Amino acid sequence: MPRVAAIAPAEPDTAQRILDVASRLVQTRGFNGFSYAHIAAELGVTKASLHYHYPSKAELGRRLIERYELEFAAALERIEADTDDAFERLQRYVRIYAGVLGNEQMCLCGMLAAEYATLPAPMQQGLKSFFDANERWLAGVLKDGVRAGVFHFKEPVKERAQLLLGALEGAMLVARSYGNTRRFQSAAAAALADLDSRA
Amino acid sequence: MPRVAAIAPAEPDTAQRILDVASRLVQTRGFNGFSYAHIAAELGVTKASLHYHYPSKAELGRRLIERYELEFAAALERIEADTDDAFERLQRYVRIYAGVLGNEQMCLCGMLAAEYATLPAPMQQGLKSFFDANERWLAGVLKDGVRAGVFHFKEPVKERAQLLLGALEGAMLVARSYGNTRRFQSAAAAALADLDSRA
DNA sequence: GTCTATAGGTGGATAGAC
DNA sequence: GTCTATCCACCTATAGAC
Repeated sequence: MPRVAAIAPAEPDTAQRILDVASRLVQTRGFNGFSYAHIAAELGVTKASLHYHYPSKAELGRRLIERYELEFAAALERIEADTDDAFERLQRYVRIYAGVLGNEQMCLCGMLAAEYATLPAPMQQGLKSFFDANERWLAGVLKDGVRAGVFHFKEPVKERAQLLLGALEGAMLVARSYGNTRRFQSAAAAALADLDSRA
Repeated sequence: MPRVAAIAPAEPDTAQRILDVASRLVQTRGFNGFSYAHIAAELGVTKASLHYHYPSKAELGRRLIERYELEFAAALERIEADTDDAFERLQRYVRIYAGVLGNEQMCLCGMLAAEYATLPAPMQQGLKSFFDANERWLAGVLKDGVRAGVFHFKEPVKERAQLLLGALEGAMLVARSYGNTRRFQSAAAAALADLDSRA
């Protein structure tokens, strides 16, 4: 018999399900807006059980960021595998954000950025690592687009990448307060249109 | 004798100083990241005393937003009084944000937008009122700029105003995590440059 | 791995003296 | 208006049985 679940993928283990619920709670209520009790109630286990998997809330938070960054990196690799077109890559990138917002959630790291001053140091580091990775990826796509002649802007690629990242995070932040995904969509579309050299 | 402080402006009264400290705490730590105990310690009074002025935290929060929106409106009126130039008005608008960020703070309402799901209804309403007012003001300036021929963009003025508002909030949010005001400045400058019809 | 039980602290909020 | 004293709910975290 195989040592891993054979046919149907097994239920995700407890440690994973804890992260799933915790992530959703952070992305809706913030790190200071949820507790072990919330997670426990939702999973039908006790708080003590959660501490077995994640001894402290700081550790749980660190693991949340870690996983989120890995998932994001995987999504970015899929985009690169799917299309070579720089503009299309950005559209796909925007769609990741739109998907999160569609679930009435905020980007995990955008949310945590608001609470930055209250976070333990490892989480603060993780945040910057996430933003750095996104900025690098965006800068790469922008650079390709400029070389291909589909993008045109004056400032350095790095600065445009920072503007784009911030604009998407901010558009999410505000749009979520209105429960209005289209508000995000139109802002994102306009931000991408600003890159177009045919303007 | 005058009924109000005559020469030197009197110390702001307790109710005001509470709002001052609370505002700074919210803008650094978030609404769920501070407590009456924090304010009390800083002002050298007891928690009970704070409850005399603001019976509940929900009421305190509501008043914070109310005051913030009024202060913002006053600042916008000053801008309009100082210059007729649309581009200069936007630069001044950006400077308001930069000033907040320079104190290592986030826009009060941008911060609260992250915690939106956990806020009492009156605060949620206040948030939208703030964003609406900013969007209207920006839309007005953009419209003037388009008419004067200094701005040029494809999408409706309202959408561009939303993009601009979100981009500034998001740029603040991210830049604060890096403790880097210049990061905000360059993003804001690029966002304004995108409006320039001489591009 | 999950439970019961509990520790030790902090949260927002109130009563009543001064 | 500000204080002391207190309430009770909730928080993170741990010990120890199963």
